[in-house]
Amino acid sequence: MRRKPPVTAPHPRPERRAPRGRGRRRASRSTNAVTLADVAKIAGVSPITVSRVVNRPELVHADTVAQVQRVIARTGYVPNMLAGGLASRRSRLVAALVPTVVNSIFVDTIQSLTDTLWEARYQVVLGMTGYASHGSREEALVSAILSRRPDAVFVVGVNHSRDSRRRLLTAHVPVVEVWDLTTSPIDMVIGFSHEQVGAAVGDYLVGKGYRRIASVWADDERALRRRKGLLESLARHGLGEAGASLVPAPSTLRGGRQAFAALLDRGTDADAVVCSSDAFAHGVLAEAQVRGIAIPSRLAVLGFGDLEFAAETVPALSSVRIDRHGIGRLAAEALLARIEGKPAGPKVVDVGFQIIERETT
Amino acid sequence: MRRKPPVTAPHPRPERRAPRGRGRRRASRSTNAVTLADVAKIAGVSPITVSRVVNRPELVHADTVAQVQRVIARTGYVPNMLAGGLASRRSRLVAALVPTVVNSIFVDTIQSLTDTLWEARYQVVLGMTGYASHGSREEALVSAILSRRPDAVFVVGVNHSRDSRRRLLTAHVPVVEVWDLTTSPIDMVIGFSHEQVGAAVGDYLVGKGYRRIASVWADDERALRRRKGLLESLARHGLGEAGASLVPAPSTLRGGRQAFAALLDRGTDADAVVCSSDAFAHGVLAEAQVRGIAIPSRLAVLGFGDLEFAAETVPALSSVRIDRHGIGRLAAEALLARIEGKPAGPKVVDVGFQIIERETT
DNA sequence: CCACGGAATGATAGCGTTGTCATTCCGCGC
DNA sequence: GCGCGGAATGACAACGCTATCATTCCGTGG
Repeated sequence: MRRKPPVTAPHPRPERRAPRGRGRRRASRSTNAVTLADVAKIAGVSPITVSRVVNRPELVHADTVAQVQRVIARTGYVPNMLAGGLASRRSRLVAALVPTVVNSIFVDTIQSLTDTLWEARYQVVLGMTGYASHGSREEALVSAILSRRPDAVFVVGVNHSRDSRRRLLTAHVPVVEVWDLTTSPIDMVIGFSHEQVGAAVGDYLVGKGYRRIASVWADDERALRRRKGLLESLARHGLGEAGASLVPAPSTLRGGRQAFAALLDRGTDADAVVCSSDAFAHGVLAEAQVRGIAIPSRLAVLGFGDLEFAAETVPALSSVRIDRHGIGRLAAEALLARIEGKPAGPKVVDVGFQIIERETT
Repeated sequence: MRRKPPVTAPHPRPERRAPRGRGRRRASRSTNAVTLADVAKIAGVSPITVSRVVNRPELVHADTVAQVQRVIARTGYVPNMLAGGLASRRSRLVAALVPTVVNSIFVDTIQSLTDTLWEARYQVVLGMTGYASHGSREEALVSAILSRRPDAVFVVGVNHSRDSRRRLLTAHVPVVEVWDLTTSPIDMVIGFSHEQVGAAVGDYLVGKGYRRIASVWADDERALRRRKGLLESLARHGLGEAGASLVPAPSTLRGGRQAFAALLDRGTDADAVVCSSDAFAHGVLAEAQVRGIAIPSRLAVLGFGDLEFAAETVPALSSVRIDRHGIGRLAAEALLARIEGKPAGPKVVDVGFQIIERETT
């Protein structure tokens, strides 16, 4: 049972604190780190002036700037952004939530995001949510990351738990969802339609004369939507899927190779294999090579992502190109604009995609 | 004459104005976010009790905990770690500095680091320094990251600029350098000897009967030290390098393929190619396949890193295995121990390496 | 000469949390 | 009955910085 809180006579708060002279009973919590106040004292200016020299030097007289910077260099002062962020309500931190960075199609996007934000003096905290199929820790991560008070949030995908979505909404922070599209973004979305990719791939392969189309997919939600688009396209052409093999995300060469082997061992008669990633497709090429399956004459292979290596496999892999760097840059720019309170751009940006035909189709 | 009438509202104003009564001349800086004090008021306890419920619930009566947590859930309170970190001098942040995450051998290490730290309620801020050859921004990053007051720093490599090293030293923060060895770490080092790897690779290939050994290397400092070890080994066996091709980091399949093509076009007579990464080796395999060079009968290929795909290439790639996950986990554990002030473990940990023989050698 | 305005700088009061005692309550042993 | 110790809770003052005025100092035009 709950104890009664002791009622102590609250003494009225003094209007003004007595001169700070010495703490009566508290040990100082101070550390040995150089603070802005130290710099100010040495330079013979007020703390606020040092703050201005660091953050907005154009407001301070050039001589003062030089003088203060000399002291900063000499003392090795490093600003404390925890304190600065607390006071200014600007953490200069952007949170990025991605499923994974291992073997990942997202790293280029993150790289561009980071680079663009770095120019604007922002840093990125990366959160890896894991794939939903493995028990996503997205909710816990969203909480953890919001407690850092990021000035903006970047998140892969548009399907978040009710709770995550609510938290992001109530945080009153610019949010950009990427690598997908939706008509009802939390805030902004920059991506492309996975269904359209699937459909375009289906139309493309059927157009090239392939009729028995199998697939190798990761059990990732976006990948499965591409497959859905593919199946619908095939259906429109009066075709069905000539076998499929599902692999746990993330995508690896090994996974693709094993999945394709399984497909073959089940006796598939496919004349084309569509993969949910270039890594899978690369695995298919490897297994085909081992088994002496001629590509593309006996079997066409199509990847997704158009990663750097796609052009250099043997034979060169056809794939679906996504502007991965563009997504990162656009996301950074959109977030920065929102942070600065600039007029809002479009809520939804479709960056599209492009089928790159090489030697495997 | 810079008289400018405000055409647009210059600043977004506070959402709500607290009826704080005695505001003599200052506008309130309050926001609409729920604070610990709000929770305390609603729950009828003191702020410090709420703090304890969040951070050390074992100190608080179970009923009080339940009561406060109910209020937290209802109000959607999210702790402000900027404030918490400022007050407690614990940011619960670990900085990780890596050259890159693109096509990178480091991602598994980072993944393990992040996972292990996550368990202990720490988060990782990632800084990408770029490779030295591209004009490393390590110094700027070190400053930027230290201003976040991380509780620990993880950094790839042991050769830092004088300035970076000094800053890290004076920050009085646990530091672990990884992926390399040195006898004079900033604080701790967990890695392996690149020279030894090179030497072991040389001995291994010579032992297998190869005599004309060429190489494909990234112009990364650690890679070049492996090469140095290789050359020394060859010299001990009375051999020289049968050609080399240097490629800009980071390692990609394309880079390896082109480098090997260049080597061939220069008319190399190598019977083995040592690569500074599996990605390069994969590229060599691709080019060899195109040119009909039988592997390993006419040419042996050896990678480095033993990435996931190495076992699945055709033919399966021989490589040098590094315990990438182990380095990340060990680093996290060492840093956590140091943060908690536990007795210091060894300053230098050599995780070693292992040559994995597959089909290409 | 003087009000006026802009440039430069400063004083004050927080920002939201936690470290450091301090206090209250209660059970227990003598 | 009383002192003691531990459990539970609280008051207060930082932590290091910046937002928000306020002030000082000049040069200028009327």
